[in-house]
Amino acid sequence: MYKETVYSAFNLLMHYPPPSGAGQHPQPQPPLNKASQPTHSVPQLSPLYEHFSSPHPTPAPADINQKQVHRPLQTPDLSGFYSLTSSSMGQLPHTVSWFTHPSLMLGSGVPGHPAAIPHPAIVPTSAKQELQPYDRSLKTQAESKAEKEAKKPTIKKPLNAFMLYMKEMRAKVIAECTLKESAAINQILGRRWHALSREEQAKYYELARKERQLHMQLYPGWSARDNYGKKKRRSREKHQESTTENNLS
DNA sequence: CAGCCTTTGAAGCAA
DNA sequence: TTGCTTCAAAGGCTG
Repeated sequence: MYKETVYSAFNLLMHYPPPSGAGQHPQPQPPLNKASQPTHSVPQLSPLYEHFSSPHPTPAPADINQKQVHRPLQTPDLSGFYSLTSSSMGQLPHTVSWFTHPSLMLGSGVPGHPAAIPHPAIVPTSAKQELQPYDRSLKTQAESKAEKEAKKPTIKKPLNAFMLYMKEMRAKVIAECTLKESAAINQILGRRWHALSREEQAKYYELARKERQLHMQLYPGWSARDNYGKKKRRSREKHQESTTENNLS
């Protein structure tokens, strides 16, 4: 079932090649040395940026055999970044520009801020339940638990570069492919992400970096571990089984 | 109706 | 330091 969907999605992908600019840099992105990844506590240029400040960056020998990942690329001139993201990106149907992305909207959720409106990144853990009709007579233990959790809102992780790209391009891909299944859409987006030019990807890496910085400022004590275990997930064994199956197929 | 699927990247954590 | 795990988004699908 899923394979069929994915297969049709792949065919559609072939019909709808990546946007202009994509494919002009077919060479794989330099592998990312995990140790050189930027951290939350690096407000200045990260080592990644130093890496790409070189006109012709080459991966360190130790990187060669590592899992292939994409290294963020440095935007040559960041002075034009904001106009780029706020104008050209803002023209897209589903924009996630610095100014419009929900988790980046300033003036809310900031402690002591006059607006005193919860930050969009703060999501009640029982949002779905709150949307449903509320019947006090049917108030259950689960509901009171949900209420307690609602009072203790979850601060979501900041979106990474690919997540920002997905959010922006999803609607476009859905319109082109007339697909709705996110799994299939995400596969297409993953391929398109690989086909993006370095400059295009750099936009999103920079955007993600800015988002992490703002997230740090808004929630200084927040850690990704705060959300660990909040999602019930399949067992580890099951996950390994499926990944093994995927590798075999 | 909770969890899975599917993607990449960031971060946490155990060894 | 390395390698694995979890979670970010999204919406159809499944048990």
